Amino acid sequence: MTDELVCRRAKRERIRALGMQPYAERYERTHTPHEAAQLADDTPAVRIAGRVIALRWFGKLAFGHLADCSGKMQFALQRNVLAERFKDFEQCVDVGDFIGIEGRVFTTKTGEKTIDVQTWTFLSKALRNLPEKFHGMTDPELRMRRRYLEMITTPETMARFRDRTTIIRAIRAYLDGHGFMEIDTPVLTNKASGAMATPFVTQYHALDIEVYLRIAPETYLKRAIAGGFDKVYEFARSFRNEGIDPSHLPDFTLLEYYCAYWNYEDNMAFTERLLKHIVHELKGAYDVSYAGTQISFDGAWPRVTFRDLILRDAAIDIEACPTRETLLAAMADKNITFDDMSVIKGAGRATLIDLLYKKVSRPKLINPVFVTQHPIELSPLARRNDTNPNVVDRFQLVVNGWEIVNAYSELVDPLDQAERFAQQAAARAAGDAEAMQVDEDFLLCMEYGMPPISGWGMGVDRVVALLTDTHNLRDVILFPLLRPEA
RNA sequence: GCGCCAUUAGCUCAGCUGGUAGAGCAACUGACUCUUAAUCAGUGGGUCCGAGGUUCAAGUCCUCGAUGGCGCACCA
Repeated sequence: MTDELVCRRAKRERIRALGMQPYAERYERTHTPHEAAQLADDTPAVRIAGRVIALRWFGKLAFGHLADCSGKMQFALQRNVLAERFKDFEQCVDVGDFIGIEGRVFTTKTGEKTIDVQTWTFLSKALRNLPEKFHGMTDPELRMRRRYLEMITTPETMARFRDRTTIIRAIRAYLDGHGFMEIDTPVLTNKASGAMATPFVTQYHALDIEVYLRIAPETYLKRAIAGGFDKVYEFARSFRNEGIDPSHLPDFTLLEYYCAYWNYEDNMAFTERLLKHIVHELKGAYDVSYAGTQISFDGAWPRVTFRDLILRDAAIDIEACPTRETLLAAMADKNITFDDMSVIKGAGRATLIDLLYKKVSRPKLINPVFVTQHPIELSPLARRNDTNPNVVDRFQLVVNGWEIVNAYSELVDPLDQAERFAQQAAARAAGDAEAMQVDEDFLLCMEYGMPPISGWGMGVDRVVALLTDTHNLRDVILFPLLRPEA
C-alpha cells in the first residue's frame, strides 16, 4: 500500500477519534456552490456541500474550493475564527473528501466570492488521491475505466455529458410535442430482427431457450402500429456483436420512431425539421464545427439517389449494370479498387453497390444529405418502389460521412415480406452471419394488416458526438465496455 | 481478425549508442493570514505491464503474452 493510502486511512480513524463520522448520513444545504458564489457579501449562514478539490495552507489561514456538479466556490478557514476546529480540519481533510461548510459570504482581495467558514462538517473520506490537477488525466484507458475521475478533473467532460442529456431531452420533447408516444419493447427476444447485424446470444434458464439481445426495436414498434397506435418511438439501447471503433459501440442507443400513413418523403421532411430544431436547441445556431471542419445544417438539405450519387462520384451508372459481372467490369474500367480486394469476392451486385458508395461517395458527404432509393437486396424491411422494382423507398441521412438516420416507407405486404425473409434466409444459409433471421411472428402480425407506415432509426450516440465535437463514440457514453483489468 | 504504436512513482512524463531509477504535481514534516498550478526548506515513495532469452551488465536489445490507442476490414 502506498504512503497516501496508509495516511488517509489513519485520518479516517482520527476523524472518528475526534467524535466525527467519516461517512456522514446527510447534510442540509441552503445553496449549491454555484448559487452561493452569486450571493451578496455578508450573507450569513450559507451552507454548501461538495468535494474539496483544492486546498492552500498559510499557517493560520487556508483557502480551498468546494465543488459539486453546479460548479465550485472558494472557502476560507481562519484559525482565529475556528480555534481548535482549524487544526482538526488540517489533520482530517484532504483534497477529494466531501465536507459541508457554513459561513458568511465575502469577497477576497483578488475579487473572488468566498465563504468565511464558521463551522464545518465532515461528510465522506476519500482514501485515494485525485489525479494530478494541472494535466488531469490523459491516458485514454484510465479516462474510460475511471470515468468518474475524468468527470471530476475535466469540466469539458462534464459539459459533454450534460449536452448529451440536453440533446436527448430536446428530441423527446419534440417527438412528444408532435403526437408521438414513447413505448418500451423487449430487449431479450426470440429473433434478432430489424437490422442486419450479428447479435449477442444468451441463455434464458427459466424457459430453457436461447434468446437474443435486440439489434433494433423495429419489428416490435411496427407491431405496436399494427395494434393501433399511430405514432410511436423508443430510445432503444441496442446490442451488436461486432467490432468497436471510433464510430461503433457494441451497446448503443438507437432511437426509432414509426408513423402510420406517412411515406418516406413525409418522413424526410419531418427529419429535417426535427434535426434542425435539435441543433438549434443545443448550439443556438445551425452551424457546427467538427474536427476543424464546418458543418452547416442550414438551408434545404439536398436529396440524391444512390444511382445519381455513384454516377456523379464514380461515373458508373448502376442501372446500366444489372449484374454483378457488369458492375465489376465497370469498376475495373474506372480503376476502382479496395485496399482489401477480398471483400468483393463473395459480394453480390447489391453489396458491390454498397461498397462502391462507401468508397467513392459517403466520405464526401459532409453537410447533411439525404441519400435515397437503395438497392432492394440491402433493405429487406423496406417497401419496393412503385416504378422501379429494383430499389426501395428508403433514405439515409448522411452527415460528416456518417450514416445518422436510416428510414423507409415500411414494407407492410406480408407476402412480399415473406419473400424477402426467404432471400435473407438463403444468404444466411450461405454463411452471411448478418443476414436477417426469418421472423414468423412478425409476419403473422403483418398478415392481420398494417397501415402504410414510415419509420426511422437514428444513432443517438453519433448525433451527440457530432454536436459535441467528440471524435470517438466511447467518449459520449459514460462507461464504455473494456476488457477487465488484469 | 490484420498492421503500426504505447505501457517507467498515486497522476503527467523524461530516461540518447545497454553501465547504480529521474523531474513536476500529489503525499509526509516544518515555516507562512488573501491564495487559487500558492511559495520556501526537508523527507519518503518503483514487480520500469508480465514471462522467457541475449549479455560481464537490460527500463533500454530479441521472442512470446497481456492491456490500451490508432489505422484497415465488418457494421449504425
